[in-house]
This record gives sequence, structure tokens and C-alpha cells, in this order.
Amino acid sequence: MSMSAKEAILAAAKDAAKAYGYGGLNFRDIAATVGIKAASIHYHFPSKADLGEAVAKRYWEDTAVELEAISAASPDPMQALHRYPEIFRTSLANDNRICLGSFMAAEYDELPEAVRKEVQSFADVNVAWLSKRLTEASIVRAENSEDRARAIYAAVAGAQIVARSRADIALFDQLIDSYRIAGLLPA
Amino acid sequence: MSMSAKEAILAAAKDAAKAYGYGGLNFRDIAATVGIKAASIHYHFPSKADLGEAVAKRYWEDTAVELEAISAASPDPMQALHRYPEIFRTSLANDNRICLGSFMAAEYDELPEAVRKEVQSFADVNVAWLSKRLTEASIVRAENSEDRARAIYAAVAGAQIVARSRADIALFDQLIDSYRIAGLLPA
DNA sequence: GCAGATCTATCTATCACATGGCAGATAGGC
DNA sequence: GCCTATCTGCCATGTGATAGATAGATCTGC
Repeated sequence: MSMSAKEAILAAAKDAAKAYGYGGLNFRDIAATVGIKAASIHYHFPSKADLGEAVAKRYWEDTAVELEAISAASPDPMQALHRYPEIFRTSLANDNRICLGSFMAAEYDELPEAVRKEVQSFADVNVAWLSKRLTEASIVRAENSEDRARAIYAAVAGAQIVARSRADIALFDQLIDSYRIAGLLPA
Repeated sequence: MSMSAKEAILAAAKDAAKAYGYGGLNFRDIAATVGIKAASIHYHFPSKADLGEAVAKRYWEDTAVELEAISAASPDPMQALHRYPEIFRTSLANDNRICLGSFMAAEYDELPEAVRKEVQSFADVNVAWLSKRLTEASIVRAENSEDRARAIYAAVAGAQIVARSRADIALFDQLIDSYRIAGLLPA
């Protein structure tokens, strides 16, 4: 069951990271969640940086899968775009957690380089997916789609952090609505 | 010079908070910056929560002054709105710091209630100012101006954190441009 | 006007606690 | 007998906080 222990550690760490960030990750709490001792985690992940890197990598991989699921279930790019904010909404709904990309901004200085790189991949995955849908939907000209995609990603991330700091998911929904009314997101 | 010591502590703490957040505030570093011993800070601010509260309060007060300065210098609300992102851009330009409002989202769980309240005031000040300009400029109907103001605040905050996590202020400018093109911000 | 009391602002020294990490022992399977 | 996976026990570091001492300013009563 060695793989399942490693997976369990990763899952617990991912949960903790979405709630407290990289700095908030600590071996003792993760160990307690998994049901092992703190020192045992070092066997699977030699250092905290290694653990953080693995968490961040797994995180964007999972997100990529979720995004593909959305575009598979909604072949109409317009409808896929409409569902995009769900990704961020789910974190909030799940115990007021936020995405690692936002934690990264706060913790930028103390993040090991390898962790930074993986978290940036999260943004890249989002932007690439958005860019593709925007082009498919002919919302913007292809050469501008990446700029718009980045703007949408940043704005939705902003809505998530603002909503979190009020612990108010309805505020998130309202912000997304406002983005649609203003024209940032397709209505 | 008692007042100046207190002010010096507050200034050092404000700087540190914009760089590392509330969790990153620590008595020893602040004391070293000011040139006193860590224990002496407790004389002026009994606990870390008290210091954090004072920092956050001072922070939104300063921001309110900056915003008033913008609207005083630019009586045309359209022009004042154009200058709004400056507030967030300056933090980035100043050693890649970000606003306390964004840190708050990351640190929500560990923030003392009094600190939370003061940081929320920062958002309130921004939204109130934006709402007023939007109404003056007749960009949105008065009854919708607060919703739009909130959307702008969230989006600009999002641009700031995305730019910080790439340590790339040009990205911030580009995101703001995209918001204008998309119609979220007046062109 | 001045001595003694009190207040202000700082210091030194220390505490309790949490953290990441490591060394070495141990049990079980191959 | 070796490899895997875990354990116990420990350490160095950094944290916020407190107690108690001290030097200097300021106030108070005679």
C-alpha cells in the first residue's frame, strides 16, 4: 500500500494548501490527517519543497482534467465559457478554499522556485483553455484571444479572493454577473 | 519622541505587511528596522493583533487620502477612473508588494477579527470611490454603480496578484488594457 | 524650588510552543 | 539478508509573549 500512503499524503496536502497555502502546510497536521507520523512523510517527500512541488503539479493536472471535462460536456464554446467560473466557485463552496495561484501571489517571496513553476502552470492551463474557447466562439480575433483569456483568468481569480475575504460565495456569483454585464465575459 | 517611535513601528510594519502579509509580520524584524528591541514594540502595541489592526487601519486611511488626491487632481470622473489602477500599480512597482486586501484572502483563517474588519474597510473605501466616479461619469445607472465598482475592484486586485506571481509589472498594465478593451473599465 | 514619587519608554532575559528535518531503531515482506 | 515503510526521539530555529530592571522625564507636595 505504499502508493496509497503517498497518494493520501498528497491529497491531504492538497486540501491543506488550498486552505492555508504553502506556508500553512505542515508535516504534523498532514500526518495526523493521513494517520501516520510526521517523520514518515519525509520518506515519500524528502523536503517540504518537494511536497509543495508535487502538490502544485497535481493541482494543475487535476484542473486540466476538470477543464477538459467541461469542454467535453459542453462542445458549444459559448456554453463552456459560461461554465468556466465553476472551477473557482467550487473551491469557495468547499470550505472557503481558494486556488493555489492566488496563494502564490501572497507567498511569492517564500516559495521555492520549483513550486513557483508548477503554480504558474496552473495559470497557463487556464489561459490556454480560455484562449481556445474564445477563438472557437469567435468572441475575439485569434491574435487577441490570449490577452482576453488572461484578463478573464485574472478577473475571476480576483472575484474569488474578494469573495473569500468576505466568506461570501454570493458575492462571487454577483461579481461574475457583473463581468458579464460589463462585457468581460460573454453574456 | 514617543510618538515618532510608534509611527516608525507602524511604518515599518506597514511595509512588511505589504510584502509578507500579516503572518509575515514579526516583532524582531520590525524592531531591527526601527532600531529598537522587539520587546519594546509590545509597549506601543500590546499584541500582534493590535499591531495588525493599527497597520490595516492606517492602510485604508492612507488609501482614502490617495484616492481623494486623484479625484481632486482629476475632476473629470472619466480621467479619475483612468488613473484608478495607479493605486495598485504603485505597490507592484515598489518592490513587488501587493495590497493588504489580497493578503487577507490568503490569510483569512488566521486573521484576528479586528484585523479583518479594518482590511475590509480598504475594499469598502475603494468601492465607494469607484461607485461615485462611475455615477458622475454616467457610465452606469446609479443603482448599478456599486455592482460595477465591486467588479472593477475585484478585477484590478486580480490583475495585481497575477502580475505579482510573475513578478511582471508589464503584465499588470496589459491586463488593465484588456479590461478597457473588453469594456469593464471605461476606455 | 526642590526632593521624592510616579510615569514613560526602553532594555535584558527568558519562556512555551511550533516548525522542518535528521539519525537510528524496528517490523514485515521478498 | 536486504528493501520498504514506518516508527521514536531529538535538535536547531524562529515565534509571540511576559517579567523585571533601569534610566530619564515629569509631576506633586511641602
